Amino acid sequence: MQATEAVEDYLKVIYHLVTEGEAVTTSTIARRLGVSAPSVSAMVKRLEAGELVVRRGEGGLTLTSGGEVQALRVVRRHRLLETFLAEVVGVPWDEVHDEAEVLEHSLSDRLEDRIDALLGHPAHDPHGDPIPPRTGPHNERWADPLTAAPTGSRFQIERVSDRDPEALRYLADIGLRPGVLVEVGARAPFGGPLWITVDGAEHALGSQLTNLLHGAVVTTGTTPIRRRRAG
Amino acid sequence: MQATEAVEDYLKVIYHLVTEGEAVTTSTIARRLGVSAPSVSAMVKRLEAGELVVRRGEGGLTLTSGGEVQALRVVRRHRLLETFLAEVVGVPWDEVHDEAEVLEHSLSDRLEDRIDALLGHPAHDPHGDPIPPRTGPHNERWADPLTAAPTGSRFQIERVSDRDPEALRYLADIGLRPGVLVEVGARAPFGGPLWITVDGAEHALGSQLTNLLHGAVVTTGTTPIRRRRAG
DNA sequence: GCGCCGGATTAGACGTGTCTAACATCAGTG
DNA sequence: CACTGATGTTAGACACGTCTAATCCGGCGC
Repeated sequence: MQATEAVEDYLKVIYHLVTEGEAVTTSTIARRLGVSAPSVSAMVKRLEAGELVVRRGEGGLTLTSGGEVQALRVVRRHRLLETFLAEVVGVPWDEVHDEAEVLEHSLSDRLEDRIDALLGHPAHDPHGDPIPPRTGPHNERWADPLTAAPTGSRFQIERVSDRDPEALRYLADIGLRPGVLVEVGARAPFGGPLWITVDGAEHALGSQLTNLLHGAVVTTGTTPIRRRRAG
Repeated sequence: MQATEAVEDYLKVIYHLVTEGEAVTTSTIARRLGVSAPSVSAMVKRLEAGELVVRRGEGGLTLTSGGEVQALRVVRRHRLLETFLAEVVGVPWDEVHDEAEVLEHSLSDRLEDRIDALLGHPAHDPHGDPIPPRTGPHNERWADPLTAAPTGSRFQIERVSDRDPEALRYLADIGLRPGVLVEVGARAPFGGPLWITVDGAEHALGSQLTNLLHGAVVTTGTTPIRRRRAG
């Protein structure tokens, strides 16, 4: 099956839904891609014919191994481009996602490899998302959300979801980036904000923001671990 | 009119044909783009409806001012990308054209400006082709072909056509790049090769190669002028 | 049980961009 | 003058990707 831009976009969205544990249905795909439900129906039929996805009762769709390979290729190009744009071109944190979104479809294998080498084969993009290897297994693990951290604990941020540029700008402003350590304070009741301390400053984060932050509770005394590049 | 990739490609080819002094006809466009003549007929009809080209008896088509603006935007992105890929990413001379060819359609204005600034607003791409400004007038002057230089003269190369990667590799190997000075030797008769001396070494160039080289005869005694960036 | 509601699909249409086959036109040449 | 060859157009088809409108279906409230 021909890997057009649309096909790549669908596979990528399906991959993300799967790894985020969301239902992979016509409506969730349509919502993510901003297209109508019938468009998704039609495309899914094509993807099934091309043996890139299969129906798996209830939960909805799954990628075949062939489909996953293609999805990972797109995810890899996207995250490599984000890293490249941020580190080499100096594109701000909150802009790299949108730029990579369009460039990812036009990146040749040759240029992909060159950028990968230039960056020293990075393992994570600027938001902390792992960059799949060109071939071989990939572990797309989502760390725990900040909301799961108990009051009084220390929490190290690993990933910051990259979808909302405005939120990203705010988070960057107050110093919330991958690798940063925060102290988890009180949680206001009835869906109220979560108080955290970062860099000695206190902030109240609404659920719209806390949902974007993933990481792990740090057992006391450990020095913050800075993320490093892969070998 | 919607500036799709296809539309951008057609406008770019028409622009190049015009500036190279070639006829802008259905068949020349078809040949350049590698599509059939009826495809060109159909697209030209759409471009006319969108007021991007007009028919101008005999010579064929011309770009309207609106069409030229769009064409120059594509040419600018292409040449900026070539420069960026060569200087920043380290892509070899003969590969930048093909890579830029696909990326040029996905480069946002924002990223274009950022790359332009990062490069210091370059005036020429690695092949010596002038980079159009984002707005305002642009002079796409083609210097004289090497074939026009008289035997015994010294010729400074300004532009090397970028279309043939194999030829580019060979030319780079023997040191023929923009800015380089060559001595024009004897011309073998009946379409035979042209002898030139560059870096003290003599080479016989067939017409396939001499057609790619453009520049100017240098009046004696002048030191070679290195191309520099614009202000 | 009936009706409603949300999700999914089918039906039908459209725009884009391409193709091949057939036809038209025009220049030159025997 | 009629044939040939190049060039260009029209006609008709197809693939892709999208849309809206209509239908279908399964669960739930009354």
